Amino acid sequence: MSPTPTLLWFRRDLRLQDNPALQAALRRGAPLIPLYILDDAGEGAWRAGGAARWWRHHALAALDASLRGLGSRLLIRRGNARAVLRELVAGTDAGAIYWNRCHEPAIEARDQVIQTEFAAGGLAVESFNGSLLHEPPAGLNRQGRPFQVFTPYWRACLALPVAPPLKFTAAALPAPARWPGSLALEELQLPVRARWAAGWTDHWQPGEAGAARRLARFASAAMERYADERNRPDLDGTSLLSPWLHSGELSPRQVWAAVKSRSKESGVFPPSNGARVFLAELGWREFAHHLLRHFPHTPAQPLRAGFAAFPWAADPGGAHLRAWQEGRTGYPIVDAGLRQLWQTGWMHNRVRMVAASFLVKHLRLPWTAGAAWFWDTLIDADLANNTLGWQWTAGCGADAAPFFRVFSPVLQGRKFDPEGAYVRRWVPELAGLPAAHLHAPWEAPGPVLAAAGVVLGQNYPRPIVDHATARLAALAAYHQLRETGPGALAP
DNA sequence: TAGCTCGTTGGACAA
DNA sequence: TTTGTCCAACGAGCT
Repeated sequence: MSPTPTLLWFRRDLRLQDNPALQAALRRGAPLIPLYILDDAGEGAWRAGGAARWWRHHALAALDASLRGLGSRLLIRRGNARAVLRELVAGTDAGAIYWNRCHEPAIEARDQVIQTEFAAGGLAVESFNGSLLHEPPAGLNRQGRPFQVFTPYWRACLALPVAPPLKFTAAALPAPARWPGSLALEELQLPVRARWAAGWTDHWQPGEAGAARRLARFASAAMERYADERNRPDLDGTSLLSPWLHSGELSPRQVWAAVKSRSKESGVFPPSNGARVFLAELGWREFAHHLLRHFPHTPAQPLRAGFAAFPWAADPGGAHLRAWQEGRTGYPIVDAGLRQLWQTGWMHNRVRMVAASFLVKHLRLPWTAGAAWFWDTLIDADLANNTLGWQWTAGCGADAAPFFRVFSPVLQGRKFDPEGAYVRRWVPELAGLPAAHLHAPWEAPGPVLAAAGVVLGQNYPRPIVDHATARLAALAAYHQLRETGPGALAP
């Protein structure tokens, strides 16, 4: 009797290389049914945002193409995952369900129920770690409690071995005698608003092959300069790997191995300071997932509970929020960032911090409003990273920035976009201004503005808030919060 | 255990 | 122009 088929449930692991669930399924030696289920309700309040859905669509298409090259295909379904699996198990007589774990609270809870139900029904139900270097319980301190400060957390992680990626070399995948019915990918209607995403394919190549190309390119060149150039939005200094890492066309173990392979000649690991700093960024990704796992309420609530009482500013009609979203704040580096986000689905990390700080501290709008916008517009939107980043900026999270640290958009612009190339690219109406005035056009002499064709208030806005005034108001608000009671800011 | 040090990413202001 | 100092306070983590 031939073994009953294996359902291989793809989720945030849309790849063939370094895929533990796939390897386990191959070892089982039964016909393989690769499956993707769009289960929006199962993702709770955090179903994938618009830009991330666009990416997901193209990543699924790439995965399906790879599978077809191996004599297989990707089965596509939509709806409640449990119900879909029940139906498929009944219809295919499947004897096993394998998947790689996700670490978002709603998904973990859903998967736990599924695991219990199908295991009780006699199926082999197994899940694997495919998305983190170190899954929990790694990340506990000596008291057995989760680290809440990055440096000791990462130091503890660095003492642990990292498994090498699993090589996929099969020439074909065992197919079932009869394929169950599948939706066409288009029927999932993942890429919303085609006009919005019109230019994204110029910037991105979703899919495993695009990920491998980008990783190879980064590791061979920019990584050495990463420590310095990662902060420069005008240069190609970051890895740009986040969207592939999020949907799992690339695994952190593959990234780790790529860095390690650069150490072969020198024998030193990490091979350079740039590589060390880059790996620490991978560490922040791990830390974010670690925190989300231990503090599952943090996507909506501050880790430091006292911050729930923060005196946010009123925003009648949502005018300030909208100006921020649309890149019309009058601060060029902030506007450039938000326009880059809208036009490409991505924003440089340094500019993310400046833009986020501006929303929370200059406009004093809730960090959750900014997190919601990023969630919908970032192709790399990741619940753990987004939550950590915004809470860090707002000062209400783990290892957060001190409250008095208010980024000056002008100084940040001058420091990290010194020639103004980044602002000129994304805020073309200011392109004619000399670098000396580019980051503070309201301070430019009239003739300079006129020569550049800039008419403040007409073709580029005046600052919607004054930096010095807004900074003092933010500091006052934090002081007010502190006076609401002792320990108000404690976790 | 008690005390000590430190905390990814900064900026304003005075001298 | 550059440099030093201050901006809070507290809990986590370490020794």
